[in-house]
Amino acid sequence: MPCRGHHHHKPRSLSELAARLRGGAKKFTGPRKAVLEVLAAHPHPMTIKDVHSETKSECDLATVYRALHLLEEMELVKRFDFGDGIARFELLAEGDDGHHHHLICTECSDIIEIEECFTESLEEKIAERSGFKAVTHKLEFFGICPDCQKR
Amino acid sequence: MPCRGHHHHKPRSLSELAARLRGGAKKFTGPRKAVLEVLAAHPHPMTIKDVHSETKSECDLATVYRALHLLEEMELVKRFDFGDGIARFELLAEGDDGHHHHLICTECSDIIEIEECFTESLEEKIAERSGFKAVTHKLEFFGICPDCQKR
DNA sequence: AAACCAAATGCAAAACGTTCGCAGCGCGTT
DNA sequence: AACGCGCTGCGAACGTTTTGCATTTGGTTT
Repeated sequence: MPCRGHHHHKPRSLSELAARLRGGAKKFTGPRKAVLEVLAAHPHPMTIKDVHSETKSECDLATVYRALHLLEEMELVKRFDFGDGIARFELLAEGDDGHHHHLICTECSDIIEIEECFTESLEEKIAERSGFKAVTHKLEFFGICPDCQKR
Repeated sequence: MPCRGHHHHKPRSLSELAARLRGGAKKFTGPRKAVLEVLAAHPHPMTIKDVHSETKSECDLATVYRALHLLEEMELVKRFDFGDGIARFELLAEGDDGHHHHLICTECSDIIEIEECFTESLEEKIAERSGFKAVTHKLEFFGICPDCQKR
């Protein structure tokens, strides 16, 4: 599988995540621990529903929403949008801004990470031509994975 | 390889759109006419709510949803997703597959169309490496427009 | 032109992901 | 151990989108 991920970044330990929260005057609670553990165990963007059920529903769904919202603000997780109206989250490694893209199978939702970002220099060009500032982008790829092609 | 902007494509007339519908065993009804007229009058992706209010609410909101869904299936309109959970639709011109991208102001939602598609050759590369087939992509740019920078 | 039928509409209700208000619980501190 | 604020769970509400169903309407046939 050509998913190489971003292993140039060191993943954060749970205790470091706890320290990060406490450093931000936030509490390291049971639900937040559960959410972080689930995210740490999954290398790909997860839906909130999946995070919730992976915690064995130890905590409320609304709490998972709030936890992920907080973690996003603290830049410990990154939100991805695959265009289906369902938010997905990935735990960020140390020093990773989370800017990367995915290749998603439209049949089975299998996800492969794409490490290159091809459009960085283009942001400058677009900013220059349009007069826009702080230009960013969202880019995701879609296709049919080898397994689904056989079916 | 940059893709051609869509203003090189001839826009469809209402009567041609009517013929297209009828050719697909679909009816050219009042609501569908209203929706098509609204879309034809706006060069940028429109939310369903906006389409609905521009028709002066002559037809039901649910009907606008159904009309746009049908038109999307018939490839007469294209759906865009700006990551805010609200679908946007653009009328396609003749021979236009609608593949292009946008630069969206995160403050005022002003939209600029980007004509080049920078990632076409990359789809091939990605398909080759991953074994995926029928690889497409979604790409949108975000930034702050000149007007909003002044505020 | 009238009748016909499937397709399309309006309306209301529901489904969906997500957010919020609030009473009470628990983490980190004193 | 006790305190206080932040956090949680629960239910209700939100906004977008979908759906069920009785009624209407477009396109076709008599």
